[in-house]
Amino acid sequence: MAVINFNRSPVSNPDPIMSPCAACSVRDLSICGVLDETDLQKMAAIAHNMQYSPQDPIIDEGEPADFLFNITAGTVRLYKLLPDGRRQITGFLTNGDFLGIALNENYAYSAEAVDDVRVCRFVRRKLENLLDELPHLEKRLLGLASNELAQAQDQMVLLGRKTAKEKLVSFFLMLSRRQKEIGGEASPVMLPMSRSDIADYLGLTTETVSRTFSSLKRSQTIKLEEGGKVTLPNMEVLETIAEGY
Amino acid sequence: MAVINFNRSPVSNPDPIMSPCAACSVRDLSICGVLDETDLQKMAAIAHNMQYSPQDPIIDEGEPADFLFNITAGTVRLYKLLPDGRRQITGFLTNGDFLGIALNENYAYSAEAVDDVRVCRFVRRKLENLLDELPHLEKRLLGLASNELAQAQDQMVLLGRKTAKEKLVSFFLMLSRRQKEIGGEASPVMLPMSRSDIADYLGLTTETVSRTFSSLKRSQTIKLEEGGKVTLPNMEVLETIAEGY
DNA sequence: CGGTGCATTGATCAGAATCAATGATCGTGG
DNA sequence: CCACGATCATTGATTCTGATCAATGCACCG
Repeated sequence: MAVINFNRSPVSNPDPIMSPCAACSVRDLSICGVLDETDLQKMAAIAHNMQYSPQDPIIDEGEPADFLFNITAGTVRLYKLLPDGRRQITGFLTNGDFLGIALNENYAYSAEAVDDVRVCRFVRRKLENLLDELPHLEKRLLGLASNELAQAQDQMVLLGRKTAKEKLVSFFLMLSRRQKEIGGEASPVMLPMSRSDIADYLGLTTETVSRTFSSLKRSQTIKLEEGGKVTLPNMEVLETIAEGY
Repeated sequence: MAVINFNRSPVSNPDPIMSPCAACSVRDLSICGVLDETDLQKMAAIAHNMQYSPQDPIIDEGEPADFLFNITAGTVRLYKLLPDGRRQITGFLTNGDFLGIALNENYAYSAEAVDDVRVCRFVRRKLENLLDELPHLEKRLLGLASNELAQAQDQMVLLGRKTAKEKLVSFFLMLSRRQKEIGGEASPVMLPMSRSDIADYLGLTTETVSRTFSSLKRSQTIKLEEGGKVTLPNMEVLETIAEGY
């Protein structure tokens, strides 16, 4: 990476030469995984690296959807607000995730950095043009959208039909799976987001999240480590709880 | 891209079973709307018309995803079950809707006919082959997936953060919008599905749905007509309620 | 240190679930 | 054609999970 300023943000890197996609650490995780060297060049040509500090807005619901993003580091929360301030977090994105599949004229949701975030930003119009050239890429996007839809349905089951305990355990398992996918361990699980983020993701309040947390600790179902990490001692038990048996 | 234009078109077709795609009443609503005569032929070659009676299963979660469907008449419910029988309905599909965008090896959810349903069924493998030939079609699918994702996010807000009253009013508005899209009136809204279906879609119980229904009737917010139709006398008021102002 | 923001814990409340009964609708067969 | 049973919808009484209101604890930071 080129010189990076960690204090001021967002910071744009207008020079893609300095961050060649070929060496990108999340390339295989991301939509770029299907591209060969030539196509990568084309992607690189329309990409900008950017950074965000915790709580920085990345996109705003309702604004023209001019940019799309590949998350290369950190965690992003997607959310929608009701007029009175009630918030629903619809997902957390991490390494390799693509932000902006729902390509309408305007963004359908907002996104903020949870911790220090790096992204690869594309001008939407340019990426769309590239799609016509690279059918692989379009197929990949369709695959991603398909996965996201499946996830969204699981989340609907969680929100509509699971208890607080089931919700929280499902959440840990989701994080654990995701962590494995990006090449980490299944446990312990990192929790970069606040209790209030977790609550708004699970359709609960912070108090209920906190209480359920404590109750799971008491019953040894989970273990809270230094730095807010959570150890999952027995995946089978957790799976059973999450599915509500 | 991808703001899908649902053209108005008549929805009654005397005999879809015998009809070639060219005369298909939901063609413009469906993925087939982007195809010219030649391409339609190719679609027709891999399509089968089928019908289902109320409560008939159409696909089963976990089964190999061998078929994809275009709904040409009637209403379909998509749902997922927890092991103890709790059910979450993740969506209702009607004329022109495409069933099976989430293209994994196995179906991620089940689908049943709510009323009398007709579909155009495709062998998945064949449709996938056709996709490589018809880039228009692939784009259209991506657009559909994009729309579905946006809808799914709205549904998460509903399930996670709205009250029973807000949920029910949002549901009526969704049906009303959908009815307009397929060429009908905004009101009255048809309710082919049972209270229990509505409950499982909104993350409520039948009793709560019924009570909320009654309360909305009492306050003149809605009016219940013959045949279970619901008249929406004032859209602005309903929108306000649905968004929780 | 003291302040600020986040997390935890406690007490109470409320909205929706559950348990239970009654009412309406519809299809079937006598 | 009506009576019966079955299914679904409505309404009522009560319970309970999670929300709300409130206080305290804890960690980080100037």
